Amino acid sequence: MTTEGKTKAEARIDRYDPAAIEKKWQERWEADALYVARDDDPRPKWYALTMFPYTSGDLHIGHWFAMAPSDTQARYRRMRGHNVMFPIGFDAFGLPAENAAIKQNIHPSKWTFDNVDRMRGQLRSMGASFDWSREVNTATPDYYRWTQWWFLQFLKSNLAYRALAPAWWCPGCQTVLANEQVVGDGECERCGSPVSKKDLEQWFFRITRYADELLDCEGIEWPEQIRLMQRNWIGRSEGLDVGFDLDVPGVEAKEIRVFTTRPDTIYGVTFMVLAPEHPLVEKITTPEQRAAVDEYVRETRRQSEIERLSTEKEKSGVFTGAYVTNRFNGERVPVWIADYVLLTYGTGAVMGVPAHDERDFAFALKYGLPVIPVLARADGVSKSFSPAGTMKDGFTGALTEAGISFEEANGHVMVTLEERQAGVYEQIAREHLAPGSWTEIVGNRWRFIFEDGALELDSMEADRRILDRCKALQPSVAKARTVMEMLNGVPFYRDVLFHTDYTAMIHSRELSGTPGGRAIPETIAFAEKRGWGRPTVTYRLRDWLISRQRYWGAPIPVVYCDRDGIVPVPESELPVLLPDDAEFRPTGESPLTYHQGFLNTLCPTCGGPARRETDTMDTFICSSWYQMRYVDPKNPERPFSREKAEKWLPVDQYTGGAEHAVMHLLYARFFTKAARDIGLLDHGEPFLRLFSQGQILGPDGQRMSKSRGNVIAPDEQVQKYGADTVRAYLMFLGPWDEGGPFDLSGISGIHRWLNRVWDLVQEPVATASLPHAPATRELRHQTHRTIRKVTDDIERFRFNTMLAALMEYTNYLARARDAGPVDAAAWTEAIEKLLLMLAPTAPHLAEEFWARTGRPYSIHTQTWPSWDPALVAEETVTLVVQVNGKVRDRLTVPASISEAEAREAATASEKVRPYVEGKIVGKVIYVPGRLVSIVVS
RNA sequence: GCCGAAGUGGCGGAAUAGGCAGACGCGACAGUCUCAAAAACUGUUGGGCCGCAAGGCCCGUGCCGGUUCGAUCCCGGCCUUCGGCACCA
Repeated sequence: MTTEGKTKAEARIDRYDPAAIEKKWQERWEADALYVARDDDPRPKWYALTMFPYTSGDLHIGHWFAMAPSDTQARYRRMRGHNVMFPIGFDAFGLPAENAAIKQNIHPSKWTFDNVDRMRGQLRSMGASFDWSREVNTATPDYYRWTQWWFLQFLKSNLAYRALAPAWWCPGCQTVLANEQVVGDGECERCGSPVSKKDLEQWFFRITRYADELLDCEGIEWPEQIRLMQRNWIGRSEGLDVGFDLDVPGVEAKEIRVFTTRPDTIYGVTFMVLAPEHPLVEKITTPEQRAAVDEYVRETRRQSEIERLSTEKEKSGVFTGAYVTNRFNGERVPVWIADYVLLTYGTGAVMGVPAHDERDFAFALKYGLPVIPVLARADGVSKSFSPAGTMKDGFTGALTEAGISFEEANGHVMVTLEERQAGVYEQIAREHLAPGSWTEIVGNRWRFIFEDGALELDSMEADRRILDRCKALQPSVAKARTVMEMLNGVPFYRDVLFHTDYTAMIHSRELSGTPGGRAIPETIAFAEKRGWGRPTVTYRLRDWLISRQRYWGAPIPVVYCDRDGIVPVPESELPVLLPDDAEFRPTGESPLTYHQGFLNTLCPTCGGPARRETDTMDTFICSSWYQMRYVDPKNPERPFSREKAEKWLPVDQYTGGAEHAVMHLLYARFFTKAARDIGLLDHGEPFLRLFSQGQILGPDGQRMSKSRGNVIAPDEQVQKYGADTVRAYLMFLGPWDEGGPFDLSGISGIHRWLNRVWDLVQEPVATASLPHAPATRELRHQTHRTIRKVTDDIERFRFNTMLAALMEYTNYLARARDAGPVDAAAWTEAIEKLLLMLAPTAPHLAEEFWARTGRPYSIHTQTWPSWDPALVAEETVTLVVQVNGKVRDRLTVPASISEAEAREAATASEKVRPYVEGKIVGKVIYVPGRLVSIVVS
């Protein structure tokens, strides 16, 4: 053994030296333009795309984690006979460049392009099959000229418009802040001042025009959870848009419109809530309420939306002093403002129906607003609680006689009623009421039973009447502001006071009795017939605010002229260049607003003096169409030629981080649909297949970022182990869609494995001609089953199990070699298939061996291996025998075993017998080729 | 908080049309080689118990409950972690 080991070591041609072979092959591939996708290649096209990196500085391990598997897939597609285009570029505009500019006193352009130079080198070291001839960079005038061109097309198509929108404003720095720059409890990250939202005129893209189409993911193969996230993001709801009469002297508006998905509850409206920023708030607020309202609006402007919408936070609001009238029942209800209502959703106003909405219920209890139930309970249950002394003697006896069950504790009587018992109960209760007391039935019915009759809680007026009478009778409820507040003090009632079920309407005038299934459509029809409202679809999705008060972005190509207003810059004058000499004030205010040469221009229409728009575009716009530019990256006339777009688009396989599941992917889909409607494309979806990989985190389990100081760079590992090892290790870590904390400790395992492959391929092997030996059949079986497994896994992006299968295969080959002479032909096949299967993952190593074993350059232009099903088939299977679900034996049986034989073999098992003997055998379950399960008792 | 995911040995993970839990790798331990170390190679490695041994038994996939002959997988309820929440990209 010892001497043999030495012989092997000596026989080794040389050691695995990744640094040497990787550089050599990268240069060769580059020189041969091996990965340049040709437009005239007759093979079927395959457009593989990995999300282009943001130019943040150094490439970190997360970039490799995203790109290496994408490259493996692209290489696999190439070997499957496709003309693969796998382009790369840089997402180069954005906030960090400006932060660097201020902090390090370096121009954003220099910072960005220096980063690009470094990243390009790091990307090349990966040995990915990128087509560098198509590189794009969104911050170059060649590119952003077309980003501006898109803006002009959107403007022409009425997909771009201007409106007021809030932005974070730091009063200390006198500047707009990004969400990211607001830290702690709403403070400016730079100066610490408390910040608040300020309204600015800004540009929007009308993405909501495509809301319904974006909901439809027909024809694209995307993961279900991504589609679901997009669906929830768009948030389509059907409902009623309905007016409430407003009559405030001096206010022009005569109604306030609300959107509701629950029109069936409209008779239960007891208040209305406006978003604090609703334009009517200012107008309808009464002088007495002015101060409180103003203060509340100010406070709301300091909050983020996440804070505002938190359902955990206690609801708050302020009364405006104004009232509106519900057209359905004439009820006059107060108008409040509350931060949980957003101006951007629906009409920015909601009707408060506390009896059938949890949030409204809490709001009503807090502020003493009445609660009027207008829907029956699904279970028909009502409750009645009669405190000790409320009822005369004989009450419980009468209940028993009537067959009504009850509980009694300390003299209190608690009754839970089915619907059919309610009438009888009311009769009994009334007859037994002690002088000066009352009782009530609540839940499905809402009856307040007094000595002289019963009152129904069916209106705000009834709420007051009932409450007044109760207070007169019982001083302990004097503090209650509403009937519901009084009832809420009885723990026995807690579970029947409100519900959100879709049930029959009550207390709803002519609509009372409408069953749950028809309540919503009938209420809508009722409103529509009278001209009070109309059926409406509302989306959570909002139009895309694209204005950024920043320097490092594509300038929005419009000018403002005193005579002609908003004038688009003519296409022939694009690009509107960013001035190189902009001054970066430490305040961070957009330098464009100070740059006279940029700011002052002439109106394209009248030639008179005009001002340029100084806002730039959201960088998500740059990344919404880059996949189109790759097909024709150098076109000086158009963003891309029609011919090339039709040749290459849409992207066949897109891969990228799960953090982009909603926004980027939704914006890109919107762009493609708009491009189609403008007449630039024939298709409406940019990415046919999507795979969303997980995010690689720092060793501490947090997102890698420079500020956290947990960034792991791949360079050192690449130097130590080579790119092939780093690539394979990242793919071996776990399922690609999961991500997780990054830990380097296992990388040596991959390196050891590649070293074993190195030895396996190069060391001499004792061969013979043994075509019929069982070992030869086994060798070929292993080869072919591995091909099938690796092919399946690579198709499904299961790279971790693909690598495990390859490791098992190499372990097997080493054992087969050591076991004695192997069949020459089968061994040659094994090594050849092994190299082909390794090529997409370890491209340099595979290429090196392909050459060393005298095979023709390049392995990356070879055909992916196929498997022979006859060789894959197993000859024997393990049959599991269970007794009462516990494994008692495992039998090796021929794969062709019949059911009868399997049952026979199972019952005959020595190990099974003790568990079956003396017991009654019930059913015996047989799963073909897998198990026999015997049930005994 | 809301939306989407994930919780399995010391660690990364494998196994889901409901059917052998822990593939593959790391680490650890033991050994070979070496003056020694590194590297490399070989073996063992979920926990507990019985047995000299061959071997056998019980428990075990975040927590609680359910369905089933059988649950990591399906259902109900929790807990924790991660991603997104519209100006980070």
